Amino acid sequence: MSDSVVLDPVDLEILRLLQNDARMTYRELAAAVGVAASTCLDRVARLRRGGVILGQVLRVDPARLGRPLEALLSVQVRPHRAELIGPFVERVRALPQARALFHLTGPDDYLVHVAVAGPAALQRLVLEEFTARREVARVETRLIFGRWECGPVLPPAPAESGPGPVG
Amino acid sequence: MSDSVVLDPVDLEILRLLQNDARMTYRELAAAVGVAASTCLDRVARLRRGGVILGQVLRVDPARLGRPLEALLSVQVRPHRAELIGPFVERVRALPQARALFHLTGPDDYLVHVAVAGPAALQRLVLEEFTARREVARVETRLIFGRWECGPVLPPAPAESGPGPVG
DNA sequence: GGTGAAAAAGGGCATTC
DNA sequence: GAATGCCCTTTTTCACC
Repeated sequence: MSDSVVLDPVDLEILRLLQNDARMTYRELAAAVGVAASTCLDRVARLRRGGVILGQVLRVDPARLGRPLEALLSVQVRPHRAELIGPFVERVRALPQARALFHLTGPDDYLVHVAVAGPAALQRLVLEEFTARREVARVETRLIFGRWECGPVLPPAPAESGPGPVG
Repeated sequence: MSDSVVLDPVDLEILRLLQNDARMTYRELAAAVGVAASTCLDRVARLRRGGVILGQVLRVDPARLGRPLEALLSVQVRPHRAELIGPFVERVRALPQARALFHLTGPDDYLVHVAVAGPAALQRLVLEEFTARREVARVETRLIFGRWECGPVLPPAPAESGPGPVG
């Protein structure tokens, strides 16, 4: 977890490719990037050690798991104090319906991304797990029509005018 | 891509484990789940074919890539017509700062999750890529204090009273 | 269980500061 | 001349049948 990880164009290209498909072999990676496979291995190991690569996870389709309806819940927690929001966060994270949780600035303290079986399940989730709790002052529910996870965070082209300081 | 994928507790446990760490070997997976490694292989292949498993991606730390500040932008696109929102969505997805994009019900049409280098970069992004566009009627920016991606979407325990219909 | 392939591990060579 | 990065080779492990 050294905090002085400097990234060159090769690192960026490796990250970009692996973000799209982490199952690529080092051979394929090497061919695409233009270095030796062992070099790719070294680079990836270094990025792992440096904390740039946090892990490798499975992308699963919630609809195929019986949760085709997704929504965002804006939640006000009042009073907004540490001893209340700690348990709140833990409780939300433990919900199987929860996909993501954001602590935000602004009038709504939290935004919760959930996936449920349908409208009835959504209603039940909101009523039983959120508004029923004393520290939850307000919940606003918005349905998700469509969602795009644009993983990159990286410039699509490896380096043209330079992506700026990334060390 | 058959749409009749029925999941049993073994499938759910496999998915749950691989969602936390997709680098697990089939041996480790088999030991954890309590079945043969070849069975795990078959199950995972079936889940891939069935579209339950969409892929395997790298989790990267945006802060280590020079984008330590994250925010959510609520965007109103007016008029909210298909010929305007198509290009808008494509444009947003092409931004290297964009991490996710949601199309929502409610007064705000889109929610964009972005990661930037700092407040100045955020201001520049909002002004140049959003409010400068004619179809963007309003942008509301909220900073992200903290974020938890609770990947699961699955019950934490494999099966106690039954996770309900998930086929 | 067996086979072929991929991932680690180790060492040599070049380049740089 | 010490260090770093790249590449090749070997060993080990894993995926797949």
